[in-house]
Amino acid sequence: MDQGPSSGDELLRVLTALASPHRLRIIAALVEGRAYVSQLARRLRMNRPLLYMHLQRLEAAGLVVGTLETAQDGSSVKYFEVVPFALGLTPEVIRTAAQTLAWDGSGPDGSGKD
Amino acid sequence: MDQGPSSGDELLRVLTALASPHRLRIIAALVEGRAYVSQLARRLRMNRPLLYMHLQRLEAAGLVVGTLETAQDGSSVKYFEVVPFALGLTPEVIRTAAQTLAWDGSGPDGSGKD
DNA sequence: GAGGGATGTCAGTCTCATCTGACAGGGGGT
DNA sequence: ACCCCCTGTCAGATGAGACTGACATCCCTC
Repeated sequence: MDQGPSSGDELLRVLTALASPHRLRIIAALVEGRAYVSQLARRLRMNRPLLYMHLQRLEAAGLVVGTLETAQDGSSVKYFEVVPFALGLTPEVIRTAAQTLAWDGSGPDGSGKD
Repeated sequence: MDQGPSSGDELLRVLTALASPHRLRIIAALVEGRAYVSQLARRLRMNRPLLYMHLQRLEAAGLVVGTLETAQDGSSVKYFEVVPFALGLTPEVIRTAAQTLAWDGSGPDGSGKD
């Protein structure tokens, strides 16, 4: 349970991952307990490939983890659960993180008075 | 300085407002001190109408405030500054917020075993 | 073998946020 | 009058993400 992402890019990844009503609902559902994809798709009434994509996005941000388990009957089931996180978000945190943001700005800069 | 948004919709608004590299850089720049639109556009090397849109988005989320001031020479200048905020983000917070999320789900539901 | 349930992936469509250039004002200084 | 700097808003092009249906694959049960 880390207090915050290291680089600005990672913070951005977490924020974009959370900035979606679907993904918020997914996390909320997973807090109640772990579930596998098809099960969760039925529970949340959403398309399975769509849910799959959202889960991948959340996992890429490190907010959830999925483990492919082989049940006793041999069938493969992928369980997802929430990774406990605590993100403190303040202007100062953002200011610090913004210094390590991938920036597509063209030329090297530093001049210009304003 | 409230600890968190009241409704899930407001949390979503804040998250979508922050989920943008440009807007993160804008906040980071405003933490250093207040600035007006054109000035900030030059400083961040971005299109002024574009910056204007981002600022509106941030203001709608309550993260920055803009005050249209009339300088001594009579010219109108709109200064923006950061609203101090402290957003604590945990799975539990999301779970609570998700209960008050605008939901476009069609029919009234509650049945279905899984 | 037929059927059901699960994962993983794909091409294609579509909506929406982003981004740009340009315009219409307002005000001040030379 | 002209030029400069500011705000506010617009239509249109662009692009990324969201979303869907369908397919291949595996395993188990009947």
